[in-house]
Amino acid sequence: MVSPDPLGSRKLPKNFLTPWVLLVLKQWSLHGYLIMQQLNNMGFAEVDHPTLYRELRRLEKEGHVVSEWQTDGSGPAKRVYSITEAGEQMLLGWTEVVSGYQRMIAGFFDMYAQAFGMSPPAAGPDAPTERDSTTT
Amino acid sequence: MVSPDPLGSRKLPKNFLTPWVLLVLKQWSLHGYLIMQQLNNMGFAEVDHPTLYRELRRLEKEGHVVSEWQTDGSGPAKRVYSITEAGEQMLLGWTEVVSGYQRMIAGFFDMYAQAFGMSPPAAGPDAPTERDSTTT
DNA sequence: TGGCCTTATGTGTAAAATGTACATATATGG
DNA sequence: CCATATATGTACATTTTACACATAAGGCCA
Repeated sequence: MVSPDPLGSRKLPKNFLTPWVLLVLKQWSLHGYLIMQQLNNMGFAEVDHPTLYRELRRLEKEGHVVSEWQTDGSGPAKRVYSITEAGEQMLLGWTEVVSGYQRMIAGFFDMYAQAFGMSPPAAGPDAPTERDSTTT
Repeated sequence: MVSPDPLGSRKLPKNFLTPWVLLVLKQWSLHGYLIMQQLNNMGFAEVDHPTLYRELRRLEKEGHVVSEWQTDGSGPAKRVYSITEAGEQMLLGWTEVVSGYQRMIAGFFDMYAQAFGMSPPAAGPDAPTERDSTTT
């Protein structure tokens, strides 16, 4: 059994939110509170709202999204965000980056399978010291 | 055509290095310079060495790796790192986390396929505003 | 009406992580 | 002797995040 939290609160990578936010806004125009709920549905368990709201304002400052206040509904006023042309271009760029993450993760699991039971690969670095060497 | 760098130098997520470092050290005992080369082989194109060396010293401070100086070879002295039992436990925990990343990325591409050409999903947030509404 | 909860958006500030520039030392080759 | 590759490190500024706190509207209920 793995101990409950072996990572010491260093879990979520950073700069990981932006492509998901852009993708959500590619599909719907939403305000921050609903964006956060949607992100939770997509696996972001603990997005704290200041981080999300600041990210949204940064994206707007960069011109990748725009917002307008929606006051007609019930409850407090909502700032509804929509993606811009520039934001859709950015989403395309991020998609390539996320694809790179995907390849890196696939490589991780390939190496993981090798490390746990299979022979070391021939294409390792220059003559690395094998850890399971029996020549003590 | 996507512009050369639409992301504005905000590409690599943070906290992304640790599981790869642990996995490399699970397989070989290496010094930092070779670890960096191995990471480059695995798709980490731009790991700068201060970040890696700091990460290694942090892991050692945490007890997840140990190091010893190797002075017998040629060239400058090398600090060779090896993973510890605690480090292998941490690697197991990180593996679950990376698996979570993998799921999130798979969800990203699922949604990406939906956003680019297919109907919006029924399981979206509470009555979101559709972006392609024709009721202008 | 007064209090409490949910929704909804924000600020302030400290901590964490990274990137750039700089510094140091060994060996090899010209 | 100087340049280069190897190898490790420090110093500092920037970026990014996390935590605590603040504000406001509306619904519910006693």
